[in-house]
Amino acid sequence: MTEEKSVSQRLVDAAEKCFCENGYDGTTVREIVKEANCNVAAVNYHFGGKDKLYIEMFRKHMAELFAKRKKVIKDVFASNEPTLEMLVALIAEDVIEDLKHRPHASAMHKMLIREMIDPHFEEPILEHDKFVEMESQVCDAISKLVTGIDNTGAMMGLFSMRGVFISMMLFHEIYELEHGKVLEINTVERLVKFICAGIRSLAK
Amino acid sequence: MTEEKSVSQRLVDAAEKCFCENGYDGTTVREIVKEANCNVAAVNYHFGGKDKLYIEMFRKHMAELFAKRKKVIKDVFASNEPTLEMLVALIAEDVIEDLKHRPHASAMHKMLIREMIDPHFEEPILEHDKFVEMESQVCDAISKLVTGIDNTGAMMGLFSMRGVFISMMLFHEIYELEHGKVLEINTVERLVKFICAGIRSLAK
DNA sequence: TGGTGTTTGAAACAAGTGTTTTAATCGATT
DNA sequence: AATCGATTAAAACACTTGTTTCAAACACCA
Repeated sequence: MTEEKSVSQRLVDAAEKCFCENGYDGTTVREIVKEANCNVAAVNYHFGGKDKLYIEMFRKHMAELFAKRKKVIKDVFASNEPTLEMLVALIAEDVIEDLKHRPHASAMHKMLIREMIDPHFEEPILEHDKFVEMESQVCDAISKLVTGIDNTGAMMGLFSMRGVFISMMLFHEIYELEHGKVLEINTVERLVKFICAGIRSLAK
Repeated sequence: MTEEKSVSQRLVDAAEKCFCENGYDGTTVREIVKEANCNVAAVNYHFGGKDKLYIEMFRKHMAELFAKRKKVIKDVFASNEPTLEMLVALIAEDVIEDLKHRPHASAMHKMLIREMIDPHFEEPILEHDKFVEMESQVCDAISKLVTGIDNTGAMMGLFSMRGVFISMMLFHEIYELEHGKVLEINTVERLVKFICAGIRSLAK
C-alpha cells in the first residue's frame, strides 16, 4: 500500500491529530511518527524539531479560525438588516457545530486554551497582533450593531461571549450527565439570548 | 535554620505552589522537593508518589472553593432582600479579588481548567458528585432569585457566568495591553450587569 | 548506466523522569 | 546506654523523552 501523501504532509496531519487530542507535552514524537507511518528522524529532518512542527500546525489552525470570524462579520453586514443577534448566532452555531460534529475541531479550541494557560515557548506561539486584530474587528462589529455602546462595553461583550463558549466547551459533558443534551438548537437560541441581553445591558 | 513545619506539610505547600504554577506535567518531583527543602524519597515515603500528592492537594483546594461558594449563597439569603445582583457580585468580587491580589489562587482556577481539558487519571480527580452538588446549590439560588426562570435556564445562566469569569482569567492580560486595566471596580460592575441581564433574559 | 544530492530507517545518544534501594540518622522507650 | 522503629539522604535504577548519527535506499539527471 503506497501512501498518497508526502511524508511531511502526513506528519502535519498526524501532528494535528495528536497535539489537538493530548496537547504539546502529552504528545510524543514517536506517537506522531507512528500515526504518520514514518521514522522518528523525519520530524527533525523535515521540520527541525517537535517544537517547530507544533508551531507550524498551531498557527495554521489559528489562521483558519481568524478567517472564519472575518467571514462571519462580512456575512452579517452583507445582509440587508444586520443585527447583533445574527452575529452572535453565526458565531455560536460555528462553535456548537464544531462541538457536535467535529470533536477534532473542538479539540483545537482546547489547544488554544492550553496555550493561554501554559505558554510553551519564549516567543508566544499565539501571535498577539493577529489575535488582537481579529478581536478588534469583532469589537467594531458589535459597536456598529449596538447603539450607545462604547468601546470598552463592546470589548467586554466580546470577552464575555468567548467565555460563554469556552464554558460550553469545557463543561458540557458534565452538564449532560445531569440535564440531558446541552448542544441542542434550543440551547443555541438560549445562548444567543443570554449573550445579546448581556451585551445590550452594557450600552449607554 | 530549623524548619518549623513538618516535612509532609512542607511538601503539600510546595506541591501547591509548583502544581498551580506549572501544572502536573510541568512540575517535577525534584522541583517540589527543592522548594520543600527535603529529599526526593520523601514524596514517595509520605505520599506514595507524585500522583497521590497531586490529588491530595487538588481536592483540598476544591473543597475550599466549594466552601466559599456555599458561604456566598448563605450570605445572600441571610440579607433582608436577596437579589441576583448580590449573588453575582459576591462571586465576581471573589474571583476578581483572587486575580488581583492572589495570583496563586487564580492559578488554582487555571489548574481546574487544565484538569477539565486534560484529565490526568483514570478515576477523575475532580469528584463529579461534589462538583454537581455545588452547582445545584448555585442553580437553586438563581432559581429563587429570578422569577419565571426554569431549571434549565438557571443552569445555563450559571454555566455562562462561569464562562465569563474563566474568560476574564485567561485573557485579561492580553486585553490590558490594548485597553488599560481590566480588573477595576468599574469592570466588576459591568460584569455583574452583563451576567444578570443575561440570566434574566432566560426567564419566562 | 553512473553519479549526485535527497530522503529514509535502525540504532544509539544524552538528558530528564518517577521510583527504589540501602545505609545512615534521629527519637523515643526500656 | 541500648534498642528498635520511623525518617532522611545519596545514589542508583529503569524508563521515556527529543535528537543525532550514519549507512542504506531512493529519485533524478546527464
